Parts: sequence; C-alpha cells; structure tokens
Amino acid sequence: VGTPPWLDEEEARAWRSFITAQGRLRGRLARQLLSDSGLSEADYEVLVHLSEAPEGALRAFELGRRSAWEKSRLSHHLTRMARRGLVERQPCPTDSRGAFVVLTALGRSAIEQAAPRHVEHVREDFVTAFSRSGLEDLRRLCDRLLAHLDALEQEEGCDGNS
Amino acid sequence: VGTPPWLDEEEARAWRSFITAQGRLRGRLARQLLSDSGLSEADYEVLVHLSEAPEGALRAFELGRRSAWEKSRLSHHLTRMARRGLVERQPCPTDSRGAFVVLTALGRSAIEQAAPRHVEHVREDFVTAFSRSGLEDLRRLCDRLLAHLDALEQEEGCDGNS
DNA sequence: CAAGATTGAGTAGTCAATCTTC
DNA sequence: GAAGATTGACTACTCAATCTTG
Repeated sequence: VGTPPWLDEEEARAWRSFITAQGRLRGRLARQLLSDSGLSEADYEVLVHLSEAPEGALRAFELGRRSAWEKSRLSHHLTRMARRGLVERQPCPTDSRGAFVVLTALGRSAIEQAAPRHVEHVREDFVTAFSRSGLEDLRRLCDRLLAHLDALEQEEGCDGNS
Repeated sequence: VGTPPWLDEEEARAWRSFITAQGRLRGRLARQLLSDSGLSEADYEVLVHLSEAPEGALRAFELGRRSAWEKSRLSHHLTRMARRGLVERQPCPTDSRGAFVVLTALGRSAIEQAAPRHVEHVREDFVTAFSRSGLEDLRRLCDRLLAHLDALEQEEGCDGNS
C-alpha cells in the first residue's frame, strides 16, 4: 500500500490552522511595524542582525546566512536600504571579493526606536495568547517540525550524487 | 508597572521557532508545488476555491473573502491567471457591478493534476513530523492563536467610532 | 455615498546571467 | 573552477485613485 491519498479530518484541520494562524499573525505584525516605524519585516531583520554584530558590521554572506535569504534578494534589499540611508556598503580589506554591510547612525536609531514597540506587539499578538506551558508546547512542536525539515533536506543533499 | 519590556528566553524561543518553522515549510512546499505543477501558492489557492464551488464559478468578492486577500491583489492575480487560460471572467447577470470568476477546462485539469502531489508533500513535510496527539496539540494551539487575533481585531473594530 | 471591481505606480522577490577574486 | 557579490528582466503585492452600478 502507498500512503493514503488525502489528509483526514484532523490532519487537514491542523494544516489549515497552522497556515492561517501564521499568515494572520505575520500580516498583523508587519502592518503594525510598518505604521509604527516605517520599517518592513525585511528591513527589521537586517537591522537586528547588524545591530547585534560588533561595530554594527557584517559580511554580506554572513547576513545572508543568518536571515536565510537568497543572495540576490539580499543584494537588492541592501541597495534599497542604502538608498534610504539605513546601511552602507564597505569593501572588505582581507578579501577583495567581499563586502561589509555597516549600520549607519540613522539605521541604528531606527532599530532602537522600532524594537521596543515591535516586541510589545509580539507580546500582545502572540505571547499573551498562550499560557506558559502552551508556549512551551508550541515551541517543542515547531522545533520538531524544524528537525523534520532538516532531516528531509539532509536526505536530498546526498541524492543523486556519486 | 507596565508589561515587562523584553521577551524572556522561553517566549523568544517560542516566537522564533514558530516563525522560522512556518517560513521553511511554506518555502519548501511552494517550491515543490511550482516545480511539480507550475502553480504558485496563490494560483493553487484560487483554483482550490473555484474547484470546490458549484459549476467552478464564484463571485470575485466571494473568492476574496475566502482567501482573505486584498481585492486589488485578487484582481491582478486573476488577470494573470486569465492570461494563462486558467480562469475566465464573466459578467454577473443579477448585479451588473459584479464579476464571476470561472474555472476553465485547463484550470480544472491543472488543479486535478496538482492536488494529489501537493497533498502528498504536505503529508511528507508537515503531517509526518508529528504524532497524532502532537498534531492535535498543534491544531489546538493555532486555533487558540486565531481566536486571540479575532478578539484583538474585534476590539479595534469598535475603537474610536461614534 | 457604499459596494464591487479594476488600474497604475511603486516596491519586493526570484531566477539566470555576469563579474571579480580566491 | 568555485565563492562572494551584483545586475536585469520578470513576476508579484500594496496603496491610492478610479470607474460603475446599487
């Protein structure tokens, strides 16, 4: 026998709930972030990574790795952020292929303004929906899913290779 | 005292796991769907709603309600899908403002081809990550979040009015 | 003027091609 | 040749403006 063709009732409900809950939450937080601070989710992510790095600087590929973005997406987005004065590009002294991305004063102040309000929204929209143990359960389940996805991608990595 | 300023360790981990798990899962499923069937998530959603409707036809606003999209997004997307021959627009006889969106033969065959493989991927990538009770727990937690978001949006609806 | 729907301009993301340096 | 990064063309989403009918 193969696997059964369709999802049963419980499977389908779990799937739908997971997808729609996430979609609603992200949309809401993105709108709040944008109207509070003028930053998109993408802007916020870049600024957080940079602000956590020493000197507010990271190699572009490091930034790409941490945010798990396509490199072209990152490059386009950095161009737009640079145009707005939030970041700057600088050549890398030790590897001339490389580029450093550096937080500007404006970028630092933007993330420092935005972060507290954003965290408040995350708390209000997400955290307070759950009890402490509910939050732990949810984290465990999501970590389980992440591990599952890691395993699947692991397998595929050594697929048709000799 | 107000609410505490930052998320604690457990809250932050739950938040990060929830966001990244969803992002990875959706990205993976979207790529699989696109390479299997040449359909985007958005195409798939439209086609599913239409194929479940009698005659494969829905009013545009009905489609918008079911997928919870902005109406301009829907309109643009229908234009692109119509250009590809997946759907057709037809005037509504009872309300001349309105438009019907109708599945074409090509559109119906596209969703019938795509659905089984997509469901298999959902099973493999998502469902099999969990035990039956894990799946139920996850659904309950997501439903709780959805109810929380409903309540928040409810409040906002009657904010500064009258 | 509300509701149903479309359009245009601007911003974002993806894919393939490219360029340079290791 | 592969790693680091950028570019261009194309597709997709958002917002505000618009158009038409109820």
